[in-house]
Amino acid sequence: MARPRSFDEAAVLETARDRFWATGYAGTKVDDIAAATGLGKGSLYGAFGDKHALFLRVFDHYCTEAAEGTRRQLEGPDATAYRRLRDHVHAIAESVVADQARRGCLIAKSTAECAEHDEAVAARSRQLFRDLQGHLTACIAGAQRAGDIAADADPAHLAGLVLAVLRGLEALGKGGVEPAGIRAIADTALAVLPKP
Amino acid sequence: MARPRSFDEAAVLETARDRFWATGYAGTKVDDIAAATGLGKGSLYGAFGDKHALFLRVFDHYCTEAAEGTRRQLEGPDATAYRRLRDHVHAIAESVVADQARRGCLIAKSTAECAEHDEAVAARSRQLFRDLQGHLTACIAGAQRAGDIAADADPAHLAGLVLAVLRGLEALGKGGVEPAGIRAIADTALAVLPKP
DNA sequence: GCCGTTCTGGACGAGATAGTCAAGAATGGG
DNA sequence: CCCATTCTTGACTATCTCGTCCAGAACGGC
Repeated sequence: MARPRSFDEAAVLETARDRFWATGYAGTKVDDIAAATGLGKGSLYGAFGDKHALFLRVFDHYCTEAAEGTRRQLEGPDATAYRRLRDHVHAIAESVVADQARRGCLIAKSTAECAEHDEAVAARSRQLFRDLQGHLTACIAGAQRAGDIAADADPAHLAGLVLAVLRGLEALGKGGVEPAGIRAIADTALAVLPKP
Repeated sequence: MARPRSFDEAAVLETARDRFWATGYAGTKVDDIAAATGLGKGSLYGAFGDKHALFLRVFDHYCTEAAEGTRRQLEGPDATAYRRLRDHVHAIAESVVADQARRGCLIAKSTAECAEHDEAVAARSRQLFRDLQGHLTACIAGAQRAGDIAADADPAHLAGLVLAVLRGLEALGKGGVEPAGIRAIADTALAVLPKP
């Protein structure tokens, strides 16, 4: 009936994400994205609207995946909750260390650049942080029930602390702190969590 | 002998800093800075070189002031070291909370946007983080000697942890976490530091 | 005063940049 | 096989943006 799309929307969004990730919102030209995806600008505008709408689409999807990935890593039975928490912290630290190109985290980059002026970005990141802290809180509460973390500590407070450390690791990694420093911080954060 | 400058260089740098702070490197137009400072572009280029040189000048100065301010807050006799550390952490948390406009920290914004592609920015931020951790380490070591923090903990590791939390507070504040959440994280971080 | 020197203000040019548009291409139904 | 419909391509416009340049202004030494 009508001419079908010749591109895979998900692949295009991924490529666009990489461009925004590499050069930020203001620094990324629509022509860059067109060139990287191989699409003409007409197709891009037709399928996603303008630059801002495309960015929000990319950002929202990235946030959703980040929350989902964290949930999967942290969810599970109480008996292994502490182990999951520890593995998650180490996984973040290793991902920071492994990021040779220092591209950092798209969320950190986008909120730093846009949250102040772009309410849509601010709202999405707020929601994400709520979700992340929620997953951490649930996992920590599980570890408390299993007797791996002191039961008298407020799990939400500990979760906030862990979240701040994880975000801090990202920031320090971007700032050039060496692998040993990053790993030491992750280990120290786990070590100071109150034991029963 | 020659016509003197009609502007105050420090004031112009401050105004330029505010522009970069508000809209980032790529998002700030040289014409914006010219308009904000009241200078013609000829004067700007004559005095500071191009946009990138001006940005580095601003960024370097901001980093220097940040390190200097931290040093002043943390330096002092062992007897009050823990109190200084506590006050510093609270001061950062309060500054994040007080930042209604959510402009965040210029260092976080600049490293997020530029460190990946701009070696000068990366190098300056690396140095800054080294300095900050150094000041924190010295203060924590003092608190250990005074018996306010467990002596068997590695002060550099604890300093790394505190630095990560402080950077994380910035990131979370930018991301819209509410004042109560920010303050709770600061308090929790202080609470988990090992007591003798 | 006059002059050489540096600073100022803004016009200017080359190239970039977001978004539009029209001509043509691909598709399935009739 | 033709048509209506949607998609594609890339030329095009209007506006920005960086950086340069130059005519004139402000200064102190002479």
